[in-house]
Amino acid sequence: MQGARAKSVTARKEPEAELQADAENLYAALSELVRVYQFRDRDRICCHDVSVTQCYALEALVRRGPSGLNELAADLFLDKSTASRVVATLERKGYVARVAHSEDRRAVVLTVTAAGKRLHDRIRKDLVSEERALLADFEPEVRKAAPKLLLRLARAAMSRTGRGGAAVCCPTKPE
Amino acid sequence: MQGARAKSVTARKEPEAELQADAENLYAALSELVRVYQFRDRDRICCHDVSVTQCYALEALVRRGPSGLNELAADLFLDKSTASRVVATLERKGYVARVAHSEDRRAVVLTVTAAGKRLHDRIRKDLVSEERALLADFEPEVRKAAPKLLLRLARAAMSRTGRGGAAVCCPTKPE
DNA sequence: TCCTATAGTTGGCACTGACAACAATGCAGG
DNA sequence: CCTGCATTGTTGTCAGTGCCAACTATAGGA
Repeated sequence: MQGARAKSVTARKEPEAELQADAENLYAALSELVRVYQFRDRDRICCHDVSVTQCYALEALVRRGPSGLNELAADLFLDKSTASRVVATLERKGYVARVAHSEDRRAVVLTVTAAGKRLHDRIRKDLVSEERALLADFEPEVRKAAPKLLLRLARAAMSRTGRGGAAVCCPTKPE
Repeated sequence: MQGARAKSVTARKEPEAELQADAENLYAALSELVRVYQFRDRDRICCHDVSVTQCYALEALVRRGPSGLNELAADLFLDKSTASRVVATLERKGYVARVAHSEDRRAVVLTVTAAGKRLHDRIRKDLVSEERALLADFEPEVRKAAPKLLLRLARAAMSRTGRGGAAVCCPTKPE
């Protein structure tokens, strides 16, 4: 599966080298994309009274429905303390409500308020229309295929890095 | 461009509605992908002694060669003050050098040190091998096509949101 | 020379994100 | 019942991000 490098056959394209080249291209493209979108998000979300992280949290709560803090933190790949503070800010701004859990008195139940839902919808509409304008230049087949591919990449990455692999850090020794 | 919703013809698929659906799918997929990759980056870069932003800056300097601070800031879509501080940290850690510009005494020239280059290569190798493992499950055509598509999306987004469009904020009124 | 533009730095603020310590419960076992 | 351990969230602390605004120093033109 992973041997055969070194001398190499050189004549025909070796699948190994091909895969490596593809991986490098993918790396470059993904870096670019993520960086551009991070910026775009900062830019387009901030002016709606919430930060990017806050918006992610809001989106997650809308998507998930009422949730506990730990669930939310896991969904966002954040430490629970960070999640707690993000929620605190959203609560202060009136977009999320924290109510005590009826059975487990340790737990809280996070819900999106009406204002929160409105904000979420507004931001979503905004970003979707952005994509829409962008897609207008794309061929219909590509427009259809793009989301599938992106999701597949995201899923693959998630199952490797995310909860799946577990052991996360330092495949290469740090200095 | 944006009318015709409500009653709609229903019979044949209208291109407008199709485009809208595609845009929504793309939005969802991109959100997911960006979120997962942000997390993965936090996770895989942090253990190399630099933060994600610092790593982006290092990568940009390697890519660009010696640059001024404003150039770097623009490349990273950051305010120059932020860039200045990021560079300060990288300098403290010994990965970047700030030297005075020979002709313009206001300017600095940022260069990557040998240690910085080594760190960059190590991180890059790490992330590329991550992509590689991930790509192993993909069909060869998809592996080839993915980077092209991602880059195209990134470019499109950049030219709209980025320097191109300029006017950035609030297409929808804030609350 | 004086005025304006440009390159960077610094102060200040709010927020992010991680880790550690902690309070308040829940949930057994004895 | 009571003790010990696990779990849910919150808070303290620290480093870093990111923006705006103010500032210094220099460049460059009128």
